[in-house]
Amino acid sequence: MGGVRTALYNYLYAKQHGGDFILRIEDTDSNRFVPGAEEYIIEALRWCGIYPDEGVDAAGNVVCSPSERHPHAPYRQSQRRGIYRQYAEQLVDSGHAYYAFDTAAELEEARARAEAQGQTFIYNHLTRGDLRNSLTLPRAEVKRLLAERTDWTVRFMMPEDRVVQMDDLIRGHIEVHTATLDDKVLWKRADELPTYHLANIVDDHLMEITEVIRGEEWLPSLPLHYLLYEAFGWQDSQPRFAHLPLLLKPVGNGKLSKRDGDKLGFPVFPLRWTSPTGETSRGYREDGYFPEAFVNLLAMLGWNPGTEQEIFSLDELVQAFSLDKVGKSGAKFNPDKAKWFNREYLRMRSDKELAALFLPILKEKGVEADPAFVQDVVALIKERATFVQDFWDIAHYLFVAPTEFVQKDVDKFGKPETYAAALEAMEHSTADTLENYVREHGMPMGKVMNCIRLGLSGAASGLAIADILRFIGYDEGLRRLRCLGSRLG
RNA sequence: GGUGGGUUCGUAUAACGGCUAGUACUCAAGAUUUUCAUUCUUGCAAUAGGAGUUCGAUUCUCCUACCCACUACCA
Repeated sequence: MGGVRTALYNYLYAKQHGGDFILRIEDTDSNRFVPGAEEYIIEALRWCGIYPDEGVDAAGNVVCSPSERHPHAPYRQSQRRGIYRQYAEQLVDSGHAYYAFDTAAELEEARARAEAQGQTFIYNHLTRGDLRNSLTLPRAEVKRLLAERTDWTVRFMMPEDRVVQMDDLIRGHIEVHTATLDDKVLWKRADELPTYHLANIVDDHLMEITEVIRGEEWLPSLPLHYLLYEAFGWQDSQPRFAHLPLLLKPVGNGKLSKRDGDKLGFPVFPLRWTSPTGETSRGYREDGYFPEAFVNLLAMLGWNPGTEQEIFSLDELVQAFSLDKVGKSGAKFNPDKAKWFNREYLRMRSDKELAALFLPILKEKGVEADPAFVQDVVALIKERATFVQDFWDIAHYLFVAPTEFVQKDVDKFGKPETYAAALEAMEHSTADTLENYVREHGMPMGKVMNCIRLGLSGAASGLAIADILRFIGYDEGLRRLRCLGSRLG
């Protein structure tokens, strides 16, 4: 959900300003590659109606060769490997970065040592002079290690004493002192890939990105990114940044996680997701949400139009969206409100559309129904439903006779004298005269009618009896009531 | 621990430094409905705490508290 919202805000911003929305796959961590994840992202965006202008075409294919429509291809960072090394080396040459030869084990040891003394190990201006890197080793040794070993990295040389002045489109001016920052790894020889920081800056520059709208978790690395633009001499074309508030779990504190969804009964994925280990997580699509409702509720999580309008189409969102109406604090997700959005969208759908969606469900239940009949049913029940899937629960007895009767209702309305009155009323009336008959013969209206409803639908609560009879026919109604009678003995 | 960010009803949010702090969801009550749901009406409910600036602070400044993120050869 969080990822989709970020993509949505980027899309809205881009479209509003006549820009392009580019989908770039940031897969620079070979250890964390998840098969199917990329296809999933593309499909999820497509379901939401978000089509990238670049990166992938409308069919979801990732374009790998530069073309007029995809001038910045390829769009997978794993396929841009060759691009990054020169930029990393450029930073070393200009004195903004250095080669580091410390092994993972050595660094771990350093961390453990520091922790034993109640301190935190940080690779920075205080420690880099004591570690194995191109700043401390003789030039010849560096040359040898570079050639012989395959596990070195390029680290950014964080300035010791500077205050980085930054501006965020949502949060305003921010200042950070560089002494509190560390020498981040920019490039890894082991897999010939950059880390996010380098890849992001280089690609945003190459792809002519003008605005970066991302999650708040990136705010702490914004100083590094500013410094990288500066080191490359790209300050003039540096994009503007906006850091979005996080999506929080509905109860308690902390980020929204899929665990919360499972526990509280709502999806946290746009589409059903099956992880490589076989775990599946439910999705909004499969739960029956309309994509328009999903997009709408996501848009309202952290942003507001400044008016009291709550229902927005994607096009309306493009018009109305504004970064300065995006809030600064984390937004707790409210599952009830999510359902409300879907209810609103369900009501906006025409009876014909809803009938078309209900028909396959009926078929699954073994019911072959006339589309016109189904459409009439939908017209009657749509106000009672949140999802199309609810239709069957609400109106199954308009299609098939009940086989079960709610025991609690049978106890309450299935007494012999009540049933006798109900049967008499049905036998001596028509759909139009039933109510009058009950009244004129002094029968207890509530009891008798509920007994009839119990016979017709299997429960004492539900649709109006007149409506049920209109759909199933009076004779069928009488038959069902007698069927209930035989059950009662 | 350090750095950064944040804090208005339970939740999402509104309010040029100025009406009785508004709206939606949830919840409760009532009306309608022979039942349930819908619908309508009404109601409950908030500026984290403390200083300061000001005629006046939800709004600006500082302090405290709490929450979150980051602190990886992850993004």
